[in-house]
Amino acid sequence: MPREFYDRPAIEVAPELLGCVLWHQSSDGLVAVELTEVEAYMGAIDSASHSYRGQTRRNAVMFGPPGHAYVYFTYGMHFCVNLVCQPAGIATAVLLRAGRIVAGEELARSRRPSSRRDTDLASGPARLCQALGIDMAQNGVDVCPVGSELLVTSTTDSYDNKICQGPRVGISSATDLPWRYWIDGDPTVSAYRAHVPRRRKPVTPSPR
DNA sequence: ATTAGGATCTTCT
DNA sequence: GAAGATCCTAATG
Repeated sequence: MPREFYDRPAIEVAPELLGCVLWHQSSDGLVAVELTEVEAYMGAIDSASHSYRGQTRRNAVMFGPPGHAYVYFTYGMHFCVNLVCQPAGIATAVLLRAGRIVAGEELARSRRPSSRRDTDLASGPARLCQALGIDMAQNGVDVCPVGSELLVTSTTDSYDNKICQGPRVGISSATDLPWRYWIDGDPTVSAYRAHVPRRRKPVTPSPR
């Protein structure tokens, strides 16, 4: 991750990450995406952040130094990846929500057989991890050094004119904060969905 | 095109 | 014990 992003709040870093490239070199091969959609999570001042209620085993990486990947497992089957922004103890991070494949498209497709179109390969935080082969093995990886299996590089493209912002997806609190950023009109940006609490399985009425 | 439900398990209350 | 920074499929308009 480019040095100019270090030690700055996630809401500043997030829009600047658009257009940057995330690379993952695994034993299967290399896949890379250009980031098209991200969300900032602001730690102690953000009730939607995993770090809002303090450090736990799951979010420990968020409380560590910037430039490291915070990966979490959710819904019993999916992984999502964040980039830690601020110094140890200030747990803000950027969730990587979508990207456009720029390398290893064939491998990405083989990892995502259910994907119908090329633009769906990494259009969503869990899809992005699937396409790149990211799982808990990458939790805590430093994404700065050249040669790291997980790497973020800056871009020469300027999207300054095309950056939009709005509410974040899938959260149930702090829904008014416009901390989701995306590239206007990009087909790989995931569809916005407001949070819908999962309905409990109906309890069968006891016989009487 | 849109919606509803299921999958599946870790995490925190 | 309940909800979750999600995705997929099947059913319906």
